Amino acid sequence: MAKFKLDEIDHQILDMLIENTRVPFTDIAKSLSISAGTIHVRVKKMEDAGIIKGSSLTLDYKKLGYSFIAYVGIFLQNTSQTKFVLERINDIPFVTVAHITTGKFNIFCKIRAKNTEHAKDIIFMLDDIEGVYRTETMISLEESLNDKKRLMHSVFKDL
Amino acid sequence: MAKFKLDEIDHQILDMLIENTRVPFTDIAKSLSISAGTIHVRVKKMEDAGIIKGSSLTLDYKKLGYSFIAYVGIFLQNTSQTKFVLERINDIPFVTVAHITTGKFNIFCKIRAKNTEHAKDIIFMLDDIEGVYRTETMISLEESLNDKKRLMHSVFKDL
DNA sequence: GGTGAAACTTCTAATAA
DNA sequence: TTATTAGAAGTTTCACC
Repeated sequence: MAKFKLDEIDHQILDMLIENTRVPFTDIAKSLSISAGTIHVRVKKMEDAGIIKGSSLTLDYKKLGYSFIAYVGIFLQNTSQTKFVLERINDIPFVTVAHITTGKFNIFCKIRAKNTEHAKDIIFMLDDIEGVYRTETMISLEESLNDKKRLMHSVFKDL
Repeated sequence: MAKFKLDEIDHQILDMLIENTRVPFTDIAKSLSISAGTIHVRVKKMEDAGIIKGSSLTLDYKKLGYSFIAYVGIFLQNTSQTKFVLERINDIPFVTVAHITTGKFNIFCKIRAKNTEHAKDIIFMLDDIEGVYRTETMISLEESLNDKKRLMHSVFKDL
């Protein structure tokens, strides 16, 4: 995978868009003392290069009634079942991320649920997948960081 | 935390915005056969209620040179150190999310690094935090889901 | 609540530098 | 690569359903 070179202006454009994707290009332009047309061209270039894959809303899940987060480690009976199990996991709503991992677990995923009852249902669904030997759950008591802030302060600055 | 009631129109507006935050309100309006003004009012209401906390770009980290993802479980010498350690973790760039968890680990975090060398540096930093007894790393070989898609298909539909 | 149209702001693509 | 500009497009407000 090719590494794309961004200059300082690109970084600053990304910083502003990461903060708020609907910020007018004219605001970015003013802030960087270049024209809005240039912002447009640069953003388009980053989109075309695939650096910017898209945009999404940040929602308050607690307010939406989903305040339960847990990580579930999955042990398989046999690693050859990884792909199959992963596909089944993909079918389960509320599993928000899944990884094939080295180390203790074969598969590792994050779930977001309404409450413990709801989480139990989800975990039982995971347990019931053919090929899953057992699972191990870690309940999040508090989430303390988020990707968004990190993006600006670290990911881009030294590329 | 109050649970906010969204109707079907709100859900559909969110679905479209989650897919692409810069989709014109006029497009949403056409698609739902209501006026753009109404879209505007409803989005504003959801913003004011805090349901919509913000928006962010989805970037291709691999293209940016950050293709390494790992989860690190942290064992503390004493749980009373949780807050202190969490604060130190917050200072470490490339740790993208951290949770206080029940179960095996006291703290659980996700890191995003350039490569294994870089990841090693980050993990050593975590190990060096005062109060950290030891860490356990799970390297992601493949990330197979993402929050974004999940949001639409599951989180909202039954609220 | 929602609408539709007016007033205002922003985007975009082409041209020029 | 960047700036300018003008027409197209989108947003916001508001009087009225």
